[in-house]
Amino acid sequence: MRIISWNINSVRARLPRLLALLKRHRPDVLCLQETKVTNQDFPEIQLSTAGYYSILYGQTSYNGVAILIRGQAKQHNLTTFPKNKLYAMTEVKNNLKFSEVSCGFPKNPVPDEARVISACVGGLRLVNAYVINGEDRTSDKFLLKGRWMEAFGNWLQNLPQTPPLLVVGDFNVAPYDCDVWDPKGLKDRIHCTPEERTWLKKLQGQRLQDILRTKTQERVFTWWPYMRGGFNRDEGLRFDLALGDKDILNLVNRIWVDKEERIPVESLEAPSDHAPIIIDIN
DNA sequence: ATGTCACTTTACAAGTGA
Repeated sequence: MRIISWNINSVRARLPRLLALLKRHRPDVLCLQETKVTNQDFPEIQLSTAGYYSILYGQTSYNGVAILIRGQAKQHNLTTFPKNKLYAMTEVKNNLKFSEVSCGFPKNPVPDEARVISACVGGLRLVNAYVINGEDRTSDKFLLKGRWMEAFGNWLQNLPQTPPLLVVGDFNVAPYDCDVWDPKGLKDRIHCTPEERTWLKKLQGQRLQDILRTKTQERVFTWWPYMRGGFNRDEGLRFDLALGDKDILNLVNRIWVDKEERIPVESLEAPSDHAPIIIDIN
């Protein structure tokens, strides 16, 4: 089973790139962050035509997360899942079944922001998250990021042990110095501070492992700023992560970053500032 | 700090968030 996580930075601005990505990798499941669109305006029809069913938790302008599942729903109408409602097993033609869809999590300090969607699929409980950015250390948003991660982590820790848990998404925290192009220069900057790394460790608790770092100690980035020619200079960070229960680690064949997606191409619209992470699981 | 991008608004530029 192939799972991809990608901060698309607007699904409407990048639909041709999304469709090309689906064709290139044929994932079973694709988790999107920063779709920046309401459920109503999500390009559900085009994705259904491409062979994917959309589970949506959107909002206008900011945030917005989605899980796309290979296969097609029996009924082809605009499907929106209200917050915090659990769904029974849903039939998806041809392929994967999913269940227990939920949007948000309990005790979220900003419950109106669409940042977390989850579903059980392919023998896993898959959680797709877009963590608060936090702006910088002096910002109120920085403290909110800490509180949000604490509440999110408490929810994750208390989820059932089965099926095994896989949490993917944009965590907006680079866990280690080898995830930062200039660890000395950026040590007090957003994404890289010791506070954020502590919050992430706490969120992971005893159960969630940083899957890529169990496989390699190489420098790997998933995000490069649009500014200053960040991508061409390879001045990036790794803060798009896949965190998994220990039972999952042995089942992961490969985890890598599709850096190609970050390259500007004449025939396509501008890339997202994030590259997708791809996880192949037995 | 800022060599960019996408979104919104009573919209044709400027503010916001990343």
